[in-house]
Amino acid sequence: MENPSKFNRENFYKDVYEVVKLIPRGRVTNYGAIAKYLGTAKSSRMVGYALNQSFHIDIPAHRVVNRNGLLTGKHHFPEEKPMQTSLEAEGIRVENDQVVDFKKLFWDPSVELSL
DNA sequence: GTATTGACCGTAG
DNA sequence: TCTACGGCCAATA
Repeated sequence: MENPSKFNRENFYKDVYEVVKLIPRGRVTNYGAIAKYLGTAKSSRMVGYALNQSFHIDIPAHRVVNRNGLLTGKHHFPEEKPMQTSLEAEGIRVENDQVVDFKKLFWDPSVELSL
């Protein structure tokens, strides 16, 4: 009852990973959407922070980009598997570290999972 | 316990 | 249209 409006940090991280893993192949989302879905839209930075720890976990973090569709976190990915390569492997076109038709490929958990 | 940083987002000039 | 600044939360030093 201490946190009625938002989840505990442990659940927060876990939920972030869950949502990221729920992202359909060939789709992408942004930090704000996930944060909003978790109820912490204002803490969208925390989503990125959680994902920073997620690179050591088995989740398609490469499907998560910023609101500009820019692969801001690609520098945090291992050089052997760049973010762009992973995205292109799923049919997502990436140009200049930016997702093409990001607006069309955008996947909002607060909407898709809310149906 | 305080200060700084961070895979961000939104608004204002 | 582009640039600059603030906010908000958590982790790390």
